[in-house]
Amino acid sequence: MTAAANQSGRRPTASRRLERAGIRDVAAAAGVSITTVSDALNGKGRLPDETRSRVREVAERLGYRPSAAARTLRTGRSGLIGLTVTTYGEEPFTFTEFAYFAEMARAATSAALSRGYALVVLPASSRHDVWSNIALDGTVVIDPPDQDPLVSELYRSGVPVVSDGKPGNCPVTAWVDNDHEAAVLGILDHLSEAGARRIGLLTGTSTDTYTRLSTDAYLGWCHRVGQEPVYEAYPAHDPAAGALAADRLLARPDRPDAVYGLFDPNGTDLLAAARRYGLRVPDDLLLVCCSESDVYAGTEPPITTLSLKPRRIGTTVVNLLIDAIEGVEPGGGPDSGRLFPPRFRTAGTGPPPGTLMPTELIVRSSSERRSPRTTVSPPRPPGEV
Amino acid sequence: MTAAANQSGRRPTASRRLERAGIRDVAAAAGVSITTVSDALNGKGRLPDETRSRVREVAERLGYRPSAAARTLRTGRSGLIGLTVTTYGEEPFTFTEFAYFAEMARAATSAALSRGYALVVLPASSRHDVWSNIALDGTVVIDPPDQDPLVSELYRSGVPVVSDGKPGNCPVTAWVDNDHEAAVLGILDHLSEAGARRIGLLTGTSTDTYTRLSTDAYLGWCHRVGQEPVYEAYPAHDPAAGALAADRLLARPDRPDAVYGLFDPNGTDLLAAARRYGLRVPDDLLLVCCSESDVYAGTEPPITTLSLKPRRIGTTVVNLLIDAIEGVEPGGGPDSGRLFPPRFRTAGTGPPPGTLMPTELIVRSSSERRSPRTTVSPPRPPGEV
DNA sequence: GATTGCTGAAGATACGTTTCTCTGTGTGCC
DNA sequence: GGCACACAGAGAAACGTATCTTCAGCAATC
Repeated sequence: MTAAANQSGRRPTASRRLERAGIRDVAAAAGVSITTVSDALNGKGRLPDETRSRVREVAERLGYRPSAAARTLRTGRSGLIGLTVTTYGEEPFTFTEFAYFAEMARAATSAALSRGYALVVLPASSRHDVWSNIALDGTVVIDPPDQDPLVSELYRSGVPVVSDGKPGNCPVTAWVDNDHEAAVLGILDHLSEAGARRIGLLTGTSTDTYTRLSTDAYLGWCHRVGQEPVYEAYPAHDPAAGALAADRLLARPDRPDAVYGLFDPNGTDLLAAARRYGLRVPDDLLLVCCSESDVYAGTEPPITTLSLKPRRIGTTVVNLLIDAIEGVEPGGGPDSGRLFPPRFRTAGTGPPPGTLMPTELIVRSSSERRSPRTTVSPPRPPGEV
Repeated sequence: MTAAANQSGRRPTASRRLERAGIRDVAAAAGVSITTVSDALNGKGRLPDETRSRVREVAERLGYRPSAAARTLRTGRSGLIGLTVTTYGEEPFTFTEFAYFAEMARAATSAALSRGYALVVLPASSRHDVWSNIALDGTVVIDPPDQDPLVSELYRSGVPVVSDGKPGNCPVTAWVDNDHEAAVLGILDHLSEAGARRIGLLTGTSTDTYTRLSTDAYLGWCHRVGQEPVYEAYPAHDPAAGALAADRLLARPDRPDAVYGLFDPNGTDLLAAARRYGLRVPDDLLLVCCSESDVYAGTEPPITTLSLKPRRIGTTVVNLLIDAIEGVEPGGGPDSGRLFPPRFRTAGTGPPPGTLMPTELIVRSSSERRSPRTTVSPPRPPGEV
């Protein structure tokens, strides 16, 4: 054994045949020190270009890949971001939120990757055995319930947390949400303009922010315009309950002539209920529901939907989170770009910064009354798309 | 400074105020060694229950969370599984595969979590900077192209790789795929039974296994039953091209009276094209397409779809991968449960084990002709209603 | 001629675990 | 009384990197 082979301090075992090349092997092959290899590959230190490129060439030749685990241990950065959503059942995300979540997750994944991070999908169950097994630089939480112990612990242990959905009592680094109040008011106005006289609401029994804000906006609007509220609430995670609630709503003696459903499957359920009661849509009943699914472009009739623009939300949430991780003050103020260590931010300096994002109403025939039915639009000529 | 405080060998700095509690702190607080703490918390070693529970209680009190990075570095296991799919654009997964991918990823995530692993979604781009920054125990690859350099490198470096879709020339640990040949033959038979005389195919130009197997099955069937093949191929990643190809197919002089479309949006496109040419579905044209979307339950008429059962695939793929990671021989043979080190498996002992999974044909009105046809409607020229 | 400053790079330490090896004890057995 | 043996636990060596500190050499300055 040569002195050079031993200078690394590595145990001189002969069983290293199949192992991956480490930084030590690169150093030995290039005739430099470990420090120099690390500096050369990471673009740090003061090295002449010649040394740098030589080391890089040797590393390439040996097929050297730095150990992510070792780097994470040393630097405290894993490049991993958690994405979690409250689960009602055994699935990592709920069926009713599926389209929203899928789109949002897709955008979040893209946004993270483009900044060099990767996304890990995790269950919101507070089982530590899976969470604590993963080194996360930060976490995105979708719709955290009030006083979520998981979020609290993450935040307390210094991991930045950004939530999709305004958090109730959770301390978070930042949050992003739709302007649900404006969205509901916009829909109610839209329905009124289409001729609705009594607008009903299909809402949920849970106390999450989305349900609460939307319902409150509806009640406030009713109060202002002097309409008696007409709504049915059901546990949103139960699809069967949704169909029943839709039926109940249309079976009421004070049956509404327009309905907004807060959850994705409401449109289909309301349509089916309307059919049962012989109500024509939109002639007898105007319909809008909140959904990201394109199913409603193909129903008979097509149903107006409110899109929460999950892609925009996902992108924004991830970028806010990475800003916090990297210690960049996002605001874009005068000292934008200034670095500050996130985990040393003093707690309790007021509420966390929140961002409200607009929604989009996709108007289809279910909410457009052919008002004065003067003409029936003629069948379209073929070839027109 | 007491001797006890220094016995851990830790530098006796006073700046440890805000740091997380480490295993050393637990050991000191419990009055035992680091070894004992590790053993107590991991259920290893030989410790009396009293010691074990005392250590656990102290750890709990200090809010101790083991460092995932350190554990990964030491054990070589991260508990992380990569999930990747070929990207055609900037998105981590393609639009045409969206529903399939979303369902598959959801099932894969569930399956992984239930076995204590978490899933990381990664792009198939061979950019090392993101892949090599993450310690992966294994990877699921969806539809690897022939001789994918990414897959090759992963496999070479000892990371188990299981592919969704039979791999072309990639060395993989195992693979799972649908029985595409059986699926296509089943559809062709189904259409024949519904009265189809000339069945067309809407297929893709790419050379991936799915497209190739399906097309070959179609061609073989045509050859057997003596029908002249009628098909149009287009680049599957381009939605606009799909609509054009659907149009081309129905504009042919030898227009088919039934069509199977290999890709998700084909159903909608074919329906639109049929409408343009004044073809009634299913009376003049029988329609089936491969899709996971429930849109086709609501179209007019509802369209028969072939489901690849992505959930089943996702679950199977992940379980196979974790079996390989943990060194469990899956087959359930006589020595099932026997351990073998996966990365020492000799290469070249024949093709990797593959699993074929059945598909499901969801029959809707678009492929059910209401009555035995007595008259044959003559082909109409385009534009005529 | 001594001090300073810069360059290029090596040495050593720490990150926080897991695990292999080893050491004292009491205890049963011949 | 001596031996082996199971028990409870301690010590210390990795795992592979990043980085802080040091150091030799050399040129320029005072």
